[in-house]
Amino acid sequence: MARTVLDRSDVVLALAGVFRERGFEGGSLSVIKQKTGIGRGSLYHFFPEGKTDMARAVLDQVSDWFEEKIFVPLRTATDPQKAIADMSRAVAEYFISRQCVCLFAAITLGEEQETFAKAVKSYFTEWVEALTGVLRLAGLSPQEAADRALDAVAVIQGGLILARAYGDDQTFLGIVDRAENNLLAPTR
Amino acid sequence: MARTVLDRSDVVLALAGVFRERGFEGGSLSVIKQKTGIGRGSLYHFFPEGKTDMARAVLDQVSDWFEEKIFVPLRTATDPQKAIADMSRAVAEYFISRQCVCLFAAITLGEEQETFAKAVKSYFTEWVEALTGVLRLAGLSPQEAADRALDAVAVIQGGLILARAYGDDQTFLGIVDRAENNLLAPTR
DNA sequence: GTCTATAAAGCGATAGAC
DNA sequence: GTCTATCGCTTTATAGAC
Repeated sequence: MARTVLDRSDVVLALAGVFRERGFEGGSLSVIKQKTGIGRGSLYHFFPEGKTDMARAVLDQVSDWFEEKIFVPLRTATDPQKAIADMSRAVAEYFISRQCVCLFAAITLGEEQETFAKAVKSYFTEWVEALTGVLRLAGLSPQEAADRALDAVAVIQGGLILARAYGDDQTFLGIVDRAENNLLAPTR
Repeated sequence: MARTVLDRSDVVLALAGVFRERGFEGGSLSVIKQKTGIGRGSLYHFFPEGKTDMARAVLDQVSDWFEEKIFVPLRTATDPQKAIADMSRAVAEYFISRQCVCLFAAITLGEEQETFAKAVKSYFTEWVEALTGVLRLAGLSPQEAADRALDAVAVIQGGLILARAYGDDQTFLGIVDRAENNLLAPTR
């Protein structure tokens, strides 16, 4: 019989897929087993503290991805226009290829919200602050930059909800496009 | 011993509170009992089909509220500026007083998403279309009206996520305020 | 590192007394 | 209309073989 030997990041990736599809609470060990073939033994080997540990690992992996692909590029940008275009493209591609689910948003609902409150807050704070920085570099006032950054992150998150509700990625892509344009639009 | 005799809408209201706090799946019968005092007997008297029935009743009640307080006023508006101001105020008050949770958005995550896909889609469609109508009344082009309406609903939904993430209603109120201003802002 | 068997607790749902 | 007791099932978690 074929046995697959996994490493931890494979397991985390598989868990993320299940949690996106079924939610953190709906992603039970039997569903995980069924959808990924990963059994209880492996799960508790990699995550000795159980399900909370699994959720933490998944959120950490998402957080690392955004740090590297979105936040750092924004913080080190020299061309605001390009930085914002890059962010929009990367974010759109990320969520479209991941069922239009943001796991950080997902965990603000349900039982474990308090457990991950700090991680959730930093995820959104980092994003908004990095984006604010780019807008200030582009010459916007601190207040205007902060407001536009917050609105952009909000409309992206709301766009994910509407994409799931409509069952239509195109809706989300349109929202991201317009958000991109609004970020550097001339002040009225 | 005191016995409370409930009517159905009281129970639905209590259920909505629990589901907002704990999610649909986290709101188990024992949690409901513990938080509301409503026992299994009453629950299955009002909702013979069980938990799915409870979720449906809660979503129906939310839907009715929005229909009456938000969608109908938008559809019958004659003064766009006032209609949009009224909507913003009503929506802000609604969500602030309900833990910044939109149950229609919440149910797009988790196991029961397919069961309620149709209801979710109409909730958002009705909202966006009613708002689009007001914007066209205000003289915007069909495309511009539809885009702005969609963006406004999205930014409100995303604002709820950020409000929960930040643990701060003020963030949400700012987002709603700016959304209101953007809706009727002059075309650039 | 992965497996299976199993424990202990919790789940939704039902039945029947009041 | 509400209660409690209970059923059958699933859940997370553990133990021990391989």
